[in-house]
Amino acid sequence: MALKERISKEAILEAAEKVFSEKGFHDAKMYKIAEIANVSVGSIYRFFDSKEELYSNVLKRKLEKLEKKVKRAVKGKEPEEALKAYIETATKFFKEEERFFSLFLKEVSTIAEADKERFNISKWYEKYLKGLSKIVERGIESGVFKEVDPKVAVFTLSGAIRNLIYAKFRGMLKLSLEEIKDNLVEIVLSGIKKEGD
Amino acid sequence: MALKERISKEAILEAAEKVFSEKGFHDAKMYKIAEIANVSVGSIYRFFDSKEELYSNVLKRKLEKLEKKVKRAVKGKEPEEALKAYIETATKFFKEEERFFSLFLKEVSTIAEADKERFNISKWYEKYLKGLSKIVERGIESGVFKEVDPKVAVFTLSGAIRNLIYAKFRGMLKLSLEEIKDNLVEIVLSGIKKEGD
Amino acid sequence: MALKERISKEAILEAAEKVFSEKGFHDAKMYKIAEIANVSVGSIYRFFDSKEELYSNVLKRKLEKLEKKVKRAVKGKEPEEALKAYIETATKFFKEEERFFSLFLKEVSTIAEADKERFNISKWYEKYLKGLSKIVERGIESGVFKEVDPKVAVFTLSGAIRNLIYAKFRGMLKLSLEEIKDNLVEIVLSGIKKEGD
Amino acid sequence: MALKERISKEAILEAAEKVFSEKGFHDAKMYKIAEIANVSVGSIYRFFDSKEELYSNVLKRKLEKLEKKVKRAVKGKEPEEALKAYIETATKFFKEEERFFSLFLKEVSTIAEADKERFNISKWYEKYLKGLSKIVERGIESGVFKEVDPKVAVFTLSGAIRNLIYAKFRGMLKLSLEEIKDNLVEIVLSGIKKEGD
DNA sequence: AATGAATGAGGATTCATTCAT
DNA sequence: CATGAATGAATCCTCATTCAT
Repeated sequence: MALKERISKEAILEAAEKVFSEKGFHDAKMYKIAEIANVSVGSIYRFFDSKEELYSNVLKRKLEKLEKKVKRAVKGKEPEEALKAYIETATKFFKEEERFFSLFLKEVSTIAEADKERFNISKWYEKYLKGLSKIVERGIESGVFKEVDPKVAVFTLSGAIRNLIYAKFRGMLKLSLEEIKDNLVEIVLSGIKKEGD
Repeated sequence: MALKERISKEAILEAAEKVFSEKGFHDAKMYKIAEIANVSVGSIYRFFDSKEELYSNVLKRKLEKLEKKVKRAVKGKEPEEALKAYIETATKFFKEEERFFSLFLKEVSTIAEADKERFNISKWYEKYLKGLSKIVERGIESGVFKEVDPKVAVFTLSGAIRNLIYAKFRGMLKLSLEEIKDNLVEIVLSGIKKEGD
Repeated sequence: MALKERISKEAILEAAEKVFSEKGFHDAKMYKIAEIANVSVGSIYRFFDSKEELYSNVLKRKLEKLEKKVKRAVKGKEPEEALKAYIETATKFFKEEERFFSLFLKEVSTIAEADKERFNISKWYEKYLKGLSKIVERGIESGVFKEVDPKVAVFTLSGAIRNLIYAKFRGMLKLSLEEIKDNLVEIVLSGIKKEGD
Repeated sequence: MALKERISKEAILEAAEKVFSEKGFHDAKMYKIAEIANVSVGSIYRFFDSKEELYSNVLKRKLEKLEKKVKRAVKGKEPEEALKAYIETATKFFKEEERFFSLFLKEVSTIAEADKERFNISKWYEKYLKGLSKIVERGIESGVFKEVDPKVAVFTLSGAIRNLIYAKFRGMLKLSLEEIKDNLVEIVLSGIKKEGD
């Protein structure tokens, strides 16, 4: 039972990701998700209270995947290398998950303001970036980085990546992802590093 | 007559901005916009073909306002100062237009993909950033800036600003807007500038 | 003025006939009629109280045309020849006015029941058929026709013509209009005529 | 389940017939039909894709009823008697279904041209009349009827009946239905029969 | 008289959610 | 637990008509 349950839930999340990615939040139909997941509509509601909660869970699942990848990539590295690794990992992740990426861009807006708190997406984002800012803090402590605000540094990086990927997908940037990444490292990392290093 | 028309259209856009900002695209009701604009529902449709087109026009209007401000701020300045001015202006603008800001974040996702092309929001964005990248190009030519890709630099800046403001509004950043701006300048500008300058 | 008025009214009726014929009552737009008639929407309302009244007037105008043709064709003829002439004229008329014909078929149904009385289309129809039944009465009196009810005879003929034309236009009848007419004469006229004649 | 479904569908058709007959297509409201059928509005859409399809189904159902009655009445009879039986049955049917009758008159026009094909009302009509024309054909073969076109004969009859009933209901004919029927038989049947028989 | 901008009532339809089986 | 039929609230947009100019 518990296994069967987990399988169903997984199937639902899988199907939901597919449908939300293809149709966007509003045009995704619950019955279509149920159909693809091979369960009844009612069963979705055993696991998720509402369409919005389902949506939020799809999102969370993806974000946690990114988080895990970034953590692994960063682990044990010196601040500078860690930041490079973060940039590389996040960039690659968005590239790999193009379908998901449009979903991510949409997240901020589709769900009614009130529900967003409930879903704690921004809570997750805060925690995730706090982790990253630790890297910057360490860099400052060890004298490799300038005395910039670590959080600002990290929000800058995160916003830059997001925007660059967005631009790349919209065809506004002709550079390869590799080149974009290198440029970003050049700009932001050397901006953070102490001069003369 | 033409005057009266313009007044109505203006009132509709004003009302729409208010309602869209408060409720988001989906929960904004046309009859509410009409009510606030002091016109009939039918009159909205004399000026805008659909709710989506109205929404898009509200957005465009705002973006053009930002564009105008940035252009003015940047005019006649040396690349470095121009970039600082851009950061300052954009940051202040988003601060002033908090209500609009959430709207801006929503843009990317709410409007159906098909209409987005029609409304050319991303076209506008491209053009706007192309203007900014000119500044970076000039800086590179004059030897003040490093040989980074100008577009990447500008998408980085734009994304950073957007993300920082988002974080600030979400309460993830305790720093004042002034401090955020200064940190951003420190990070990105010194990242772009040639070392040793 | 009076002349100009008449010209406008005529233009409106002309335009209305065109639009109603092409679009049917519901999909015909008043502004389209005004546009084609080269007058303002308001002007239509100087001549016709409502869309329905306009519609009814278009219809009446057509029907009066038919009536005039039939009267002329029938005039001075002996009953049998008169009835033949009626059949011929009505059939030809419907053929000529194919565009109008669909309009005629629609008449009965499109206008709300309540308004139909106001338009007196059926009043007109009654009067028209009463005229035709006079022919049959005369035929009975002169001993050429059997003692059938003249009205029934005439409603039969009228319904038959309408239905045959309908069938012809729907492609349910391959015969030429001429052949259809001859068959109808054979069937109904010999059915009315006294045997042995 | 299937039973309950059939009951609901039946109730909807019943309610729709009532409302359409009373109000006409346009003034019939879906919520009213749902209310009378004791189902939710949404349930109507489980069975019928649109208001127009519902309308068309009401119509079809009625026409099939007529067809069945006529077939039964005609079965095994000699051509002349069969035609009499047809006239009698159709006339009686329209009398009985006065409420439906106005609906039938409306059919031709209310439904959008495009949908009509989909609903095959005219296809049905063609098939129905083809069946009747078989009777005439048999009569011709057996030498009882004149060599008239069977289809023309049948369209004549059908149109005559429809028009006579229409006239009767509009109060244009004072004769009883029985008398009308007898007159029609006299006119059309003797028009079809070989003289001297 | 003519205009045509403004009005605003009105209803089909969708689909997330529920709950009887 | 699972099902999926039934629910019904909720809203954009149209266009005949009006009336100030």
